Amino acid sequence: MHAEQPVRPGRAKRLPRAVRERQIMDAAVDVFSRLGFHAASMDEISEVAGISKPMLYAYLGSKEELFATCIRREATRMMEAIANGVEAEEPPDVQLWSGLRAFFGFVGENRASWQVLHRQASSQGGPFAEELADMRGRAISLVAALLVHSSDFTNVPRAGDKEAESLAAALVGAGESLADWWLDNPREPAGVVAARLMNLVWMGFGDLVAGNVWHPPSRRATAE
Amino acid sequence: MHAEQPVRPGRAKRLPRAVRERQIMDAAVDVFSRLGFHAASMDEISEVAGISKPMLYAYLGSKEELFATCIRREATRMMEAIANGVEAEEPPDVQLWSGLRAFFGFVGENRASWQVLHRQASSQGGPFAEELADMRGRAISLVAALLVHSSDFTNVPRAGDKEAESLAAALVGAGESLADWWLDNPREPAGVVAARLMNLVWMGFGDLVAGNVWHPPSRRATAE
DNA sequence: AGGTAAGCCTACTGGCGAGTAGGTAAGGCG
DNA sequence: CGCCTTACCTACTCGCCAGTAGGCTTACCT
Repeated sequence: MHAEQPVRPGRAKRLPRAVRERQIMDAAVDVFSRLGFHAASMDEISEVAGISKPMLYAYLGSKEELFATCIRREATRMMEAIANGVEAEEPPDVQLWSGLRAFFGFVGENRASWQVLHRQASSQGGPFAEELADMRGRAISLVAALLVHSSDFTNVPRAGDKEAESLAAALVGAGESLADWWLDNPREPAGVVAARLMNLVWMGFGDLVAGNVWHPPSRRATAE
Repeated sequence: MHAEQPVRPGRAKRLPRAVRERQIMDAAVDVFSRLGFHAASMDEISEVAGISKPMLYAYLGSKEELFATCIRREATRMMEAIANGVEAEEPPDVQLWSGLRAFFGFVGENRASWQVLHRQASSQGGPFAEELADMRGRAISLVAALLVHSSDFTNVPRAGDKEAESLAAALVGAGESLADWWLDNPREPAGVVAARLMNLVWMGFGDLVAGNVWHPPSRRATAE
């Protein structure tokens, strides 16, 4: 026995700052997502990260700063993932479809990120709610813009700003809620869940009950 | 000067237990909704309730028990409000419409309750999430049953259980999210917000973009 | 009136966890 | 090969808050 366990209780290997910061962030997202902001302790985060507490403070500042940084990072990753999935040239329904697929794809592959973003951040009264509400607001605005743009294509009288924004809020909420539901029922692939929401918000129950469904126009994206 | 301030810093007026319990619950819902579970302190709750801390423990047990009791009470109130608004005889769209109106009506008049239910409970890892998830699950099941029932009316192949449940989850989430949005933009009456969601989920964006809207069938309910 | 029980209080403890002081090793560079 | 900077640690302090011990007071009942 060489006593060669990779987990040294004593001292951690020496690493450049940037790498350590990444590790810490990953650990923080993990712990925050499992326990929530308050229940998570800096001690546990440092342990998961494989370093000691003072390093946290040296590198990422206070607990609140750390949490806010986590939110910013994960939210940015998600927004980018969605933006990359959507092309502005497409017609409205296809844009919506692409966005939904990108969204559920991201959530499926980044559950911890999603937990931090959605469940934790929105419920803490601190400066995080602000941070998160900001991101969420941007998402809503984006969807709202898409809606307004869509109605410009057609003969609709006008889609008021507030009206579009509230519809976008409803849509974003539906996505969030369905994502949560999906995490509790992870049997189905992302594409199926996305298609379901697409049908709900594009066709509506009225059509669904009547047996009409929406299909993606081309044959280039079906399931995960 | 009679030193006759109604707020006695010393001793509270003697009251029967049932009444005090109500006061305490009201105070607890208020404080929890403003600060969240962790940030809320038993000291503050007792202060708002106008009594001293040991009374809390004597009457409502630990902090967790108190919170769970709050959730149960408020969730029950809301479920009843909605159930009272819906009649099983009506066609599906009218049932949905009545439910939405009742829901937004409740939220508008019970903001604190809503905050406790939605924002706080869902994010704490304790036994509350369970409590709340239970209520939420019942709401989702209810909507899902309505959906399945609706599709039975028609020629639809079949609405799978999981399918209906996921759609219901999306709908409930849309309602929650729109309610949150409404609290931040409280200009509009409940009926308008409810009608907007009704149009989204019944008609779908596809129809809305094309200018088709849904109207309540009779003239007996329009705005708050 | 006097007893008694229910309602109420002040004033503590005990633990947990954020944040820090001050010291040790390891890689780089002359 | 020694020196210094940077990475890293152990071992504390300190405040906050859930929960409690033990005593006072007011209403009702006989």
